[in-house]
Amino acid sequence: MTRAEKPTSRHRRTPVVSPSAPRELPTTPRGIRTRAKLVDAARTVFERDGFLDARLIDITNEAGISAGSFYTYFDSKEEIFAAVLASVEEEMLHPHVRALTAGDDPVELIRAANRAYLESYRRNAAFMRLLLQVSSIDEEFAQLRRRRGEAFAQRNARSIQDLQERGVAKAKVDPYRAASALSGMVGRAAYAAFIIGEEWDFEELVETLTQLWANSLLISTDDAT
Amino acid sequence: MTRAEKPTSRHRRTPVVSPSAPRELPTTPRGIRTRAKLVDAARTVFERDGFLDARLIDITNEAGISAGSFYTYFDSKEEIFAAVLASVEEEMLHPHVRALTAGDDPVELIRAANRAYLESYRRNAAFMRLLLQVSSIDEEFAQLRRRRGEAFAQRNARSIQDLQERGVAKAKVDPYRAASALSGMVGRAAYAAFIIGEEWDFEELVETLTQLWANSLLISTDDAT
Amino acid sequence: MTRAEKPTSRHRRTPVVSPSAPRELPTTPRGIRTRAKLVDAARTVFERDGFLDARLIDITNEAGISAGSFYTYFDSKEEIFAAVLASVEEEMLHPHVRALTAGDDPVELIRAANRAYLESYRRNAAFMRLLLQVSSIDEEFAQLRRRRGEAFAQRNARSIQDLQERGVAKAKVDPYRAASALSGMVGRAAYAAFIIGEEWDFEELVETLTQLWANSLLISTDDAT
Amino acid sequence: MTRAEKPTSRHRRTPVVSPSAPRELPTTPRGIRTRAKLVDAARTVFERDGFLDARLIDITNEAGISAGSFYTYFDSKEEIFAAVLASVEEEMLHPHVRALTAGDDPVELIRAANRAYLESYRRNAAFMRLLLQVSSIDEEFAQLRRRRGEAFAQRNARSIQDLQERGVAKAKVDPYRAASALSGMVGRAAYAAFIIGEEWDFEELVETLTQLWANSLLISTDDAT
DNA sequence: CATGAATGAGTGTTCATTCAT
DNA sequence: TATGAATGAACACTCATTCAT
Repeated sequence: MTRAEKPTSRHRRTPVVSPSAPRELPTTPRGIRTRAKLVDAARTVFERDGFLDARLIDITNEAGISAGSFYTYFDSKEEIFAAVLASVEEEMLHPHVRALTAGDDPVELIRAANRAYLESYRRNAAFMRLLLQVSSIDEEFAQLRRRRGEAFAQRNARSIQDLQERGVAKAKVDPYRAASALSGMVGRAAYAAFIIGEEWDFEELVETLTQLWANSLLISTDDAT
Repeated sequence: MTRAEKPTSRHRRTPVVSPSAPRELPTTPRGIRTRAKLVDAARTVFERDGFLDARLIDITNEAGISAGSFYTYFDSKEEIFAAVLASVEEEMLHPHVRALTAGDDPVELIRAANRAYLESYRRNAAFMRLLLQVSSIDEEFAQLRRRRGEAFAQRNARSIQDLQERGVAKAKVDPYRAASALSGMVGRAAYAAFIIGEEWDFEELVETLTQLWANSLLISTDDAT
Repeated sequence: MTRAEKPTSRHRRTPVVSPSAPRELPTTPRGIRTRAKLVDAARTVFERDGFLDARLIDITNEAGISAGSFYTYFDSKEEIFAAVLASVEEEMLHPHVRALTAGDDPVELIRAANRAYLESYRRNAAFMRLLLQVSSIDEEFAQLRRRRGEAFAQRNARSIQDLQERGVAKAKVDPYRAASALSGMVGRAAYAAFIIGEEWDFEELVETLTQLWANSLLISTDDAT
Repeated sequence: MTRAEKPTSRHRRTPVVSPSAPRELPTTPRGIRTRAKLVDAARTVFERDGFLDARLIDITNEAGISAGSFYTYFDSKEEIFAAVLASVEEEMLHPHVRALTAGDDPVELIRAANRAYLESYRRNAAFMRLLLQVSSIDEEFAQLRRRRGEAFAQRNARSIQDLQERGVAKAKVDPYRAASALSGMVGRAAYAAFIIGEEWDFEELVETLTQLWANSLLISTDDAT
């Protein structure tokens, strides 16, 4: 069911930043089912209307349950958004961590990582836009995003350090700093391509980012120029 | 003179993505003064409270005028935000376009550009955070941001193409694509450093980005590694 | 950036029923001119937008004068409406009181009176609608309308009485009561035809009303059936 | 319950001339009860204060419910007025269509019809004044009124035609036109007597209108003069 | 007399949240 | 657990009216 008119004014109540005590999950099968319906509905509505324009009643309608029942499972819009976030993360991580086929070719490794990231971003573009919006609105989620970005950069930093130590990457940059900047480059490019709508051919996007990434670390390969 | 529009329907309306016909500026000295007070106050309040939490009455209080007077100059929060944006742009562009002192050294040019960008971002971090928030909320401002980003990338693209043609940059990347990605890298890094609060030493930030940028284009310099 | 149309709401002030002390007219030529411009503009705007939707600023804009100047001449919307009413009455009465050409034929007299009334109504339909609206809103004008109707009925009553005394009208009705009812019939028919938009051929309207009027008084004429 | 203070100004929203899709009625007993309370309260307040001066909060106070609950049942003042109108119509039509006792006497039939109409009007004078006001303000209700008037005239037209065909009414007028005009006469007289406050004895009103009506159709009766 | 910026009282409307059933 | 009617705080917005220039 689509809403007839979107409200224009975005009033927002500063969330009473409770230290997010995650509420215990329901135990009865019926309760589990209802909660799941709510989370699914919330994702649908959030992605369609944005966090601000989504009303709780839209979510309960979409879920096919009554308005009051919402509070049996969640205390606020923020809380159900966190639940959506958790469920999306499972989905984003689980099935697509296919073994990167590359052997030892470092550029191929970078390419595979970039492609995996970009594919995942593209697949979940609606949610990524939403996450961005919520992060710009809610400090709690912004911090979450920051921590996640740091963890990601940490992983990439190890990879870069490894290439440097093996003499494959000759650039004398701090591996953590470089990882942070390059990861940001890829993230921003994904944002530009899949959310802002800049025109990019997907393969060209992968190649450009991979080449810039490899070059910036001065990885010597015959074909990398 | 006929009344412009006959209201035909009620309820709140989705904001029109109209060709934003900016309302004519006031002509009398008093009007000019009041409008300026409003724009200043709006920037203060927006930066302090965020776009969403800012109430018009906060703005008019800050400006020291009555609530109703707001509508003499603006029709909505979005409209006064646009005015703030315009005034910030003047401020951001005008006084800081210092002649880049670098001579011919391409790396030095890149460094100077990055430094100028980052300094401006840091100086206006509160506003940049605000702009980001508004862009994630209001499609119109998102488009504005996109167009601006493209213009910026366009400029950088010409610079890259020049370096490629002169044989200074050896990377065989599409100059527009590379410019877009690298500009995004710098922008995202600024966001991480000045808004998200990632810990960066300013000079290290400039150096890291400059080096990655130069390397990625395979600009040969003795010290660029 | 501009919001779509806002619902227009109007204020209506319960008129502080001052016994309409008519303010003295301006004396300077300039003042006389300005006042006249205002009255003209008010009629235009009132007829176009209705009394309620007409804003004082619409009237002053239409007149090409500033908002504040309104109060040099009038104290309220009601007061300027009264001025419009007065000016319309002059116009309605003056030029069209053509000598009724009929000789002694009573039916012809009735027909001429009805035709004159209906023509005047048709010519001023927009204003009549307005007057009706204002009467339904403002008790003071409703009373005005009542008094005027009674005066009109009084005149017709004398005419009916005359016909009865001369034996031309045989109906034994109270002349004042009959005049009131029959005048009402003509007024209501004019309303239906020229305001509500019932389809009537003008001549047929005149004839129908005249015949019903004459018959109802049992005026014997050869052709009146 | 009386309002403590007369507000000085009110808001009015230009109504949507929409195909008035009536919102579905509540299903639960509680909902039905609350809606009925609102409609009753609205009638009370509208008749007391007029449509324009009635504030939604006056209605909800009168109904003894909270301001927000209004919107569970209606979207606007116009919409609840339509509901009041519907409920009044039921009341006006249902219980008072007493079998007209007259036998064959055509004048007696006309008298009975007029009396029924006038009694109903007098009984609901407050509401009729209100309906008139709303019609002069809201085009949608004006159209409604027009359609209703035409239906009424249609019925009377058949009656007149019947009298003409039977040779009882000798006037050679178009039955529909005559019905329209004569119905208007009665309606206007009711307005004058019960709303404007013209002094009429009720029986005299019935008799005058009946006699004029009968005469105008040239219905021959011994006592009709 | 004219100007037009400034004022501020006043109400409709939304929607998260509660609670009786 | 589920329901959905009821609540009420909160804010934007209008425009008649004033008044300093």
